[in-house]
Amino acid sequence: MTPTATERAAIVRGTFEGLLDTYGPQSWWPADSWFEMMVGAVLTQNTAWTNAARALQNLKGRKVLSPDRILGLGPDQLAALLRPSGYYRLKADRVRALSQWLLKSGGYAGASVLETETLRLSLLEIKGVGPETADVILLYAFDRPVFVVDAYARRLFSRLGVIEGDEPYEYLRPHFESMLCLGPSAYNECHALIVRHAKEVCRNVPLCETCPFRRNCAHGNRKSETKR
DNA sequence: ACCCAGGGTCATA
DNA sequence: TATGACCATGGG
Repeated sequence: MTPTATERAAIVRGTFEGLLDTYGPQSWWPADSWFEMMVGAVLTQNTAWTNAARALQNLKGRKVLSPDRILGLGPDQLAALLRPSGYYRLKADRVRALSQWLLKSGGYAGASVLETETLRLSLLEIKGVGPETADVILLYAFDRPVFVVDAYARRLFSRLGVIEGDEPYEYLRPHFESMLCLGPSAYNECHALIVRHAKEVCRNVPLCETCPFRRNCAHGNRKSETKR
């Protein structure tokens, strides 16, 4: 019942192959610039993307989607623009901190020079940037080979018996990376596909054990047995 | 009237 | 190390 290490790795790889087969390449992140990508990563924290996208549109409409323009805004002004994304006062601080980080790092080009682990530690110093947000930025803004451990990955792979699900983030990331051993573009698809899948699958329904990455299989119609 | 979303910080034990 | 409170809007 409990898969061996080799079997777990095969399950993980097979799952992403299936997701790619089902949905096709996602080619993330949806953004027009590196800065928009990074701001979006903060705004979507524990928040539906549609809400984060509204806040991004507000910033674009005001043409303040750059570090210096963000810092030129008053605290209340910025918070007002971010309101649709929720936690707006909190996120105003975080977007400001991100902007200041970019300035002190010499912009995108300056940060790009750093080694991945060094860059990661630097990102984690930003107030409001935790492990997942740092990894998302590393992957989608700086094109570094990183596996992003999000809530969906925890749910899906704990459901498949690959992990428990409550392990620390810093344990799971290298754990998945050692099973996958992929490059930036492949990890790009991994996270994008798993999020895409979560949107497609009916919420409040547990992911199916045998067919976790397809909709319209038997699990989609089951009402009970939602426990565990 | 709930539940949840592409998390993170801080206080407490 | 590990919980719990808190942050807040919008859609189902």
